[in-house]
Amino acid sequence: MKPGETKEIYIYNTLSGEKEKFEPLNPPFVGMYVCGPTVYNDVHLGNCRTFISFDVVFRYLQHIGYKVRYVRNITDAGHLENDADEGEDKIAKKARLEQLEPMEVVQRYTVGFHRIMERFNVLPPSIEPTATGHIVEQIQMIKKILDEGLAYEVNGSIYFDVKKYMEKEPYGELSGRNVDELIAGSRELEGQSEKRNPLDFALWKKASPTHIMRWESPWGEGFPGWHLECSVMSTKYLGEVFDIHGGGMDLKFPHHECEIAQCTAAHHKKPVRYWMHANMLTLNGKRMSKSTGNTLLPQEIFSGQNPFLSKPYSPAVVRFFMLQAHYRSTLDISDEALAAAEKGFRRLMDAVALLPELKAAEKSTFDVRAAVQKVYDALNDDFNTPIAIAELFEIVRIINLMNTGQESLTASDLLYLSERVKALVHDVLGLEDDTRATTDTSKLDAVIQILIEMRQKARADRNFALSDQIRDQLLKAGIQLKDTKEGTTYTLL
RNA sequence: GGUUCUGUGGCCGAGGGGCUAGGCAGAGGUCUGCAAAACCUCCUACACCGGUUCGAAUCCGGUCGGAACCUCCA
Repeated sequence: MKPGETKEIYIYNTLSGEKEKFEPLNPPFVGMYVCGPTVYNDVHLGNCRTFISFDVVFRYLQHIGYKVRYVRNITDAGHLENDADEGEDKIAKKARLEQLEPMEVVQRYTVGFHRIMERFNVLPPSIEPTATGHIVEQIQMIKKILDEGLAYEVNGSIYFDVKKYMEKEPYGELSGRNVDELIAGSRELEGQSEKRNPLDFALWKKASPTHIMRWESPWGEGFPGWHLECSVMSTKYLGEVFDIHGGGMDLKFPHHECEIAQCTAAHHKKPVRYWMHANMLTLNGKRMSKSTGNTLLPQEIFSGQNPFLSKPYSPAVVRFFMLQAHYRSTLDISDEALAAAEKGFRRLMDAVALLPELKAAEKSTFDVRAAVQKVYDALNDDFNTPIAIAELFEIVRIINLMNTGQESLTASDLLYLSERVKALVHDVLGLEDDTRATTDTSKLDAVIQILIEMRQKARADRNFALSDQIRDQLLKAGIQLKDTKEGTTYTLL
């Protein structure tokens, strides 16, 4: 990569509430951790948006020359049913309901998750660790926090002592919470809780006799708490301090706040330099919720099998649609919005496909470098994909004008434009045209050429009934003819 | 109820004190035998009510929607 186009990157850091210049701890290396899915259910479309957003971050950082280690975990244990930490392990519950082994549930939904990610063209992370694979490390971290005197044991469970922690460190910085207000706002748990303080959270939970997922620990059989795995796995693979931590907005509090507390308690260092949070996805202006039926699964979009959709939309179209909004804004998905995105996506893809067809000229009639630079400027500004795409559409217009001979480029400018546009569209935005037939079309091509020639002859003979019949019937078969000055071309719809 | 964010043209969305993206849809035009595609032109908006300012969609306050989290509940 020759990042001549790139200057500095600015990232909105949730911690400061401002865009900050990105300076990795150990350039050219970048450590990035993103909270992955809990695999007790199908991936939620909102999760997909988060992972697509961070996929672009991952891709762009690599594109401009960083060596990124991207860690995204799989939560396959430990998430409890409610924040009172009194609930049943979600995975264990699902297993009981479906009469499956917990790991069977985990396996099923992990595979499903990977399949969906692949369809969205989300790159696999560098490391995808699981919570159950790091029980030993989690126990070690709990010991450390106990040694620091910042956790306490009650009946075989360990809780983090937020009040004690706050004597030395702030808690609530990331989410902007005022702890006194939180305490005032939280209801006493009527003596049900083992916690000394409602804000305390579990590091380790004693397993009830019926609890299936359980591990040996110094405090008896149990399972790790809600927030611990991310602290443990980010530390193990990225170090005690690393560059970027991402996740959905909904994880800001308490999950990420707890992560900071755990790491700081154990290592005396703030773990993360840049916190990034992706915003939520709404459906038809309302939050998605199973209970109200306002939901949409990825596979339902791909198949069109959902009452909110008039037709199926390809994964690339959905990805493109999501990238047309900034990751920090809420995004509303609807059939109408997807249909509009699909048209725009095709326009972009058609222009990219046109690039190899363009002919170089004596001189350039516009500034390619400036046009490309604008795309980079947008991405450098907190990964602003909607502006990047808007600038790409300016380039699309120019490509189309070149195609009709109204603009021209020298061979070197054309090569530059071609390389950059392809890199930005395919490598950075991760957009591949999956809306057209991609199988081998060489034979089909020959057949269509015959039909095009026959139609040309009919047109020359002014037999328009025949020429239109050929065109219209091809269109019905999903083949669209386009008459240009240079001759007739076609696209497979 | 509390904390935080948010409300942009027919739709989706950037931007964020004066220069006012982009996509889709719509209208007109060029091209075409007619279409399609492409290109050109047009439609020029910032929830509401006050305030600050020479000037506000952009800042401040209030009202009303929406969202996230806390709480509650499953």
